[in-house]
Amino acid sequence: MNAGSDESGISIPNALESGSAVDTVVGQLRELISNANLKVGDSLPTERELCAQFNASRNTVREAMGVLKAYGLVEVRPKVGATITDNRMSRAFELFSFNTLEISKKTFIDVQAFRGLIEVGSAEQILDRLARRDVDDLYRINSRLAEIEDINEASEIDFAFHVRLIYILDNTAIMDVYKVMKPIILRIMQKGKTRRTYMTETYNEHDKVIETLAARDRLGFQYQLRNHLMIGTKNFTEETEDMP
Amino acid sequence: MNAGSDESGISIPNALESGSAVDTVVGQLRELISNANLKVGDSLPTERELCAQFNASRNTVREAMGVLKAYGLVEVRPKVGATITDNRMSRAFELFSFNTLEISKKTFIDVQAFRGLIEVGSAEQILDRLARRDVDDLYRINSRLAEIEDINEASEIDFAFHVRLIYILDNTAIMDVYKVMKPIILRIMQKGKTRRTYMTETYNEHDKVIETLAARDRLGFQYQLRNHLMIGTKNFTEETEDMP
DNA sequence: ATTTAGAAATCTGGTCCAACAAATACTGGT
DNA sequence: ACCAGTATTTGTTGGACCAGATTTCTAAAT
Repeated sequence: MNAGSDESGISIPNALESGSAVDTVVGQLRELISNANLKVGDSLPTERELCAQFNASRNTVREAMGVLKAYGLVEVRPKVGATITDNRMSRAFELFSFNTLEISKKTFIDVQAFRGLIEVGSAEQILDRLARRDVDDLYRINSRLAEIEDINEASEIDFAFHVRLIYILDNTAIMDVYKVMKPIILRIMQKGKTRRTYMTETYNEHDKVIETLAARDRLGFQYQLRNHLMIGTKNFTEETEDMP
Repeated sequence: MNAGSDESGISIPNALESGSAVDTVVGQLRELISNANLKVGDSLPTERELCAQFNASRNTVREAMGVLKAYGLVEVRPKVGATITDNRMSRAFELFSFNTLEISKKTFIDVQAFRGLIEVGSAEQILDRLARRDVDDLYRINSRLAEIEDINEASEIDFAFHVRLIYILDNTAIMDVYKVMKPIILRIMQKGKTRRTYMTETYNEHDKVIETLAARDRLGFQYQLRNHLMIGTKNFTEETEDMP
């Protein structure tokens, strides 16, 4: 009982608004999911049904479905069909576990600059809200850096440290952004570091940050934190070509 | 069988280790990128060359290429072919681009604080990079605020103004974040404003921001911009009755 | 007659092929 | 150096077949 979208002469050539046909089908699929209010676990129409519904070739529908699959929005089992899922978070992580392509230098610099703006720039508000519990937590998190096993664990702890710092701001928008950027930041943290680097240098840098924080030394805090972020940049630029 | 007229012998059914054929091609593409040490900007072989190289159909290669495209690892333009890129961060943000529910007071404050950290906090870098063209563009964008028709158009222009400001930083990470937050920021901008408010107050505030910018008056710029963002907060608290 | 095990028909996604359209790079002539 | 035509490449379509899952039907057993 498809709604009256039968062939009533509506032979709009597939160039609607977006560029390619598969892009439009991707949009139509998202719209379909949204309009039909499909929840996780629900089934999508078969590919051939979608072909008729969207007036597109099966190859186009398949490529569009592949995009949604890559986005972690649908899951398709052979001979059974496609169902709605939500693996976007894990897909976001997979994007950066692609060891085929390193983080580009510009991405690295941009993200570190962004973190600097947030973390260093909010020093005043952090000091305003700082409580004893915050300092304790930071010390506790950082202490775990001394007993790490592998580099992945280390970067997780490093990330947790900075998130705990930002957490003081009680700003949901910033926390959400960090949540999304987590896989990128993790990769960036590992850049040019070894397990030993984490256990010594990173640990000490964090320690100095906490010390200045506990002393409510705003300028010192900003200096130590900025320095901490810059050191990562130095690690990166050492192994790549310079740009003009 | 297919055009196996070339060197036969190796009749390995293309199911090597991964499940589907397109998955294996995705893996082969990753391997190719890794082995050839392809960097951002380099070109990939044409689709038909990849077909021959991987002994796969063009459809399969296209679907595999679509996956890499969805992952933000390659960018393909008609006739020119596929080139390596690194838009993974952008894609990661795109995954979470929906769900614009009602703006609560805390959301408002958080987002405005976030914008303050970015825009006000980056004043130094903005002044470092500032060019005449930037000032001209900002004036031109703001002038459109004087001839708006409805409030949606006004908020779009308002947003464009701030994006143009941030654009000076040439920071992809920040631009991506703004892109994702755009629907929320638009709603925040409209909060407590009328068409007339935009044409007078907002216009004048923007004007002052540009003036201080053109005069390279960093403190004045920061003051005007911070003030501009804060005024929105006042508008919000006046008209809202909170919901539990 | 009811139940149920097995066989057949039908669907569905996965892969491939051939062809055409659109867009642009390349080539040759002036 | 410029212009036009050719050729190559991606984008899109339609069709075909396969292998496995699902459903339906048949027939044997209770």
